Amino acid sequence: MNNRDIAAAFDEVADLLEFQNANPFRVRAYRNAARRIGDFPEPLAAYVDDPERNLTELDGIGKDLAEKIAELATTGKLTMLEELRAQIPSGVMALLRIPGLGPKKAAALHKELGILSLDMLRAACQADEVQSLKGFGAKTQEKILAGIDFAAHADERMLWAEADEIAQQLLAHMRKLRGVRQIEMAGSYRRGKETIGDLDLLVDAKDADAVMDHLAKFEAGATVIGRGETKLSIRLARGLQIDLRVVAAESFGAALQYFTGSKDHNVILRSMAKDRGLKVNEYGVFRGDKRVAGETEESVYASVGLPYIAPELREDHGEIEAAQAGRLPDLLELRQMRADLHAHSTWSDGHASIREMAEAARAQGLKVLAITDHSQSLGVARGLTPQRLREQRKEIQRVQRALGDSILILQGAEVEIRADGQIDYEDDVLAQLDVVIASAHTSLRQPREKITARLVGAVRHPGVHFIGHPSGRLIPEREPADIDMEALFAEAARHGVALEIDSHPSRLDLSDAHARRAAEVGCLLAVNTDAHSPEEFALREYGVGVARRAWLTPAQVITAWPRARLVAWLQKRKKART
DNA sequence: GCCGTTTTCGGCCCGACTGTTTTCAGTCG
Repeated sequence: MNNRDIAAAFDEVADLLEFQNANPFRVRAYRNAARRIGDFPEPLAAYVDDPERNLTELDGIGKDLAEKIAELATTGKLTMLEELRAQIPSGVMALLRIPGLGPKKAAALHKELGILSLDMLRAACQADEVQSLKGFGAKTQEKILAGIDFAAHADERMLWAEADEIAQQLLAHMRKLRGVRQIEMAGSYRRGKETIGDLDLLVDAKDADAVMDHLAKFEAGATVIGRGETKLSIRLARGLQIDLRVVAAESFGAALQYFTGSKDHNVILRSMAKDRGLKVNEYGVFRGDKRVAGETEESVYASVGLPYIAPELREDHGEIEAAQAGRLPDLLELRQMRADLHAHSTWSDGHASIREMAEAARAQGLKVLAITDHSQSLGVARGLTPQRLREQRKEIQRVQRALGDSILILQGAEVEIRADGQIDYEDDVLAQLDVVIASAHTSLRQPREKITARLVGAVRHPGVHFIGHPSGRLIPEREPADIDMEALFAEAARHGVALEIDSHPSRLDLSDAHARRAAEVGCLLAVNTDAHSPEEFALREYGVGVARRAWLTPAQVITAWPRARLVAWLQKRKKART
């Protein structure tokens, strides 16, 4: 049983306990543990087997949870979870997805009316049975009925890039209003998470009503979910919820810190403040009734003795400890990116010529571009034969002469790691290339051992520079291939082969957790776009976001290296090949 | 269920909003 399975089991325990109205702190202990386990870089099963180590060394894992982890890791089952499942029908848990229905109300519906599913609940609402329950009324029944269809897809999250599009429109809309002094997006969007559940918007303005009225006009099909004196929630027609808070200037930093989260990060921050006799809320930092900080986020962190912590790090993944120790990483920034080593042209499945791609890359401020079209066996992408590869080289040289020294254009290839593990070009063909990406696009459903062996074999192949989309998830709806990432990282670190962070936001390829782990064991990383058109170079922003969440510094990301250093690195690996 | 120079019990972040209440519980973030 892997970490993800163990985490899922604990999350389910938390859901079920919550439903049973258990001690909320006990529920939180399970949730905390689930999150920690899910993020934990090493397989916990190995921890269980190691007599030298004890699971209780991990933060938030005590005697009880350690035993349950051991049970899951060794037997694949958890007795407690099975008992809980037996007590609560699974359909009842679906009720919790209805907005406004929490464990208490869901339990009442189950207990008083025998509701076992969303369908039964719909019928009960239509028969006016719900509004007669104690604690329920006509309005609640109405809201439940409206929320049932929504519940079916309530846990769907939007990709960051899709949310970004809406966020930019939203900011533009709000900035048109006079009297808006400061405006920022907060929440998971600001933290740059892979997926976004809703958008949080923070505005500094005097007239809160005017701001709320203006947001309500953002989209014709939007519905108002709730409105108070300083807070408005709306839901767009396409399902996305937007939460607005209006605050005063002296509270803006505190509110921004608070609404950026994450929740777990804030819980720690607030408890640290409490230890110092301070209270932190969205209005500021207070000692007694006296406000001591809050205008800026920096002032909030400073009040508890911490340096500013970048939003991407605020996940309770050790950033507080690192900040205390003065060891926060010097995070990669978009403006530091100098190269893109993975781009396609019309020579294979790209949509633009080499010259168009090079000019677009240059316009984005890049100093190095590698044209890496597909290799011969990938017929669907019109992969290049060695002969066409030679012709392409001449074309690249022509474009290079035309563009001069402003950008260095390298010839590379995205070479297929075939189903049998063979690399798709002979060594003498590889030797002609400046950059070699090895990627697997086919037979991604192979058994774990086999597909891992393919990738590890590519890492060992002399002269491969990096592995393209290493987790094997090319299509967002698909699960990533079942790859032993630990083994892949270890081998990549040993051979000095880099791993690619694909900036294409629809791919969710190398997760931030994986990227961080890879860097921890000494792998180099490359933030690339895999651009098929000039516009896609702009997607680097997303890849840089992944790198930031992975705590990566410019030194660990080869595409942020100065041109001379990058070229030297590429040549060194090329030499290793011959 | 975890944690501890406030350590074996009693804490565990904090506030807005809603709907159903007659002063507050439940939900949400």
